[in-house]
Amino acid sequence: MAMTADPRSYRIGEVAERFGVTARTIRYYEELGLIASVGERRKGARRLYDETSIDRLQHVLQLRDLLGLSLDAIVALAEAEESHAALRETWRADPSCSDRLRILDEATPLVERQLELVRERQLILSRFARELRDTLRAIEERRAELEGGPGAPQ
Amino acid sequence: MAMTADPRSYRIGEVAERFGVTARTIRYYEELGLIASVGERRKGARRLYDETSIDRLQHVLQLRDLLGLSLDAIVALAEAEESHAALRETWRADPSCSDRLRILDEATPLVERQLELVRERQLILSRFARELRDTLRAIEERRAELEGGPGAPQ
DNA sequence: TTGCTCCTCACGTCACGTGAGGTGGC
DNA sequence: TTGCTCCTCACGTCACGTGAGGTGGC
Repeated sequence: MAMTADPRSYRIGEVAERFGVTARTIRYYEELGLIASVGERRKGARRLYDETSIDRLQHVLQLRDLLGLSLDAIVALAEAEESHAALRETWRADPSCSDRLRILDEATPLVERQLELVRERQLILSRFARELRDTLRAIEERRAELEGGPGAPQ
Repeated sequence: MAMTADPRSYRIGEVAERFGVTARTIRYYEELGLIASVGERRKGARRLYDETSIDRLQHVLQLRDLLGLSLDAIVALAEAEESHAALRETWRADPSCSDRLRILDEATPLVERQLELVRERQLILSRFARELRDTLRAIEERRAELEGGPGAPQ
């Protein structure tokens, strides 16, 4: 059973800096139940994060920034994944084949939906890029007109 | 002098619906000086928008949604464009050729900067898309393993 | 011991959402 | 005249920002 995960854990400040957010943001997401620090934590004790919890934060930030989802929508998505996680627990207890397939079947449409949203965004972005290039081209043409003849048409 | 612009004007509700925002949003942007309704308006009178002001709103929304700029940043960008607009006024009064070139020279880097931000976003989005496709592929592989042999490795 | 980062309230802010109460054009 | 959309306050909310005051590990 090869453990490939990095055993190092990180403090909230390190994680915040890594993703360009503040510690407040990370604590707020924990408050919403979106992410969790690793292990139990006594009141006042420091939060520690491993690669798994960091990956989770990164995904939340991607959904927020790249897809423009509200935290509410991300929570809803996470709850769908939570039933997935719950199933994964029963999987560990009793790894029967049909349950495993069910888990995979439930995970697939969630990821596919996200991919769909990404493609939509990509389309809109490329239209925006085209608009900006058109604007630049129009400016270029005007410049050429002006340099060609001072009395060029308005 | 051919007027190609659509002479029709639109009420705030029509504009809001067209872009999927609320009238409140449009009024808020006016409050910030980001957009303006056409002509003078007595207190309590209705706002009217033409294609030019609508284009401006659309651009603000693109900067907000597609590039994730804060309204503060958009205001700053607009102020840079404002000096551009001020120059355009002097252009109308005295369309000397050097001024025209100056106006075009100042507009270019602003648009180029926006295009740069769009390209950056496109890169990040395609990385995100690749991640999601990798996730889907991993799920597919697990499914194949499970369907191949029930006692497949964890 | 001294900084440093962290902690928990708790109030402030940005970008609007959401009524309350009223006016105006087809 | 009756709806309808619009108007102006003005307070609420979401997603954090920003101190205040304090604790804990290298």
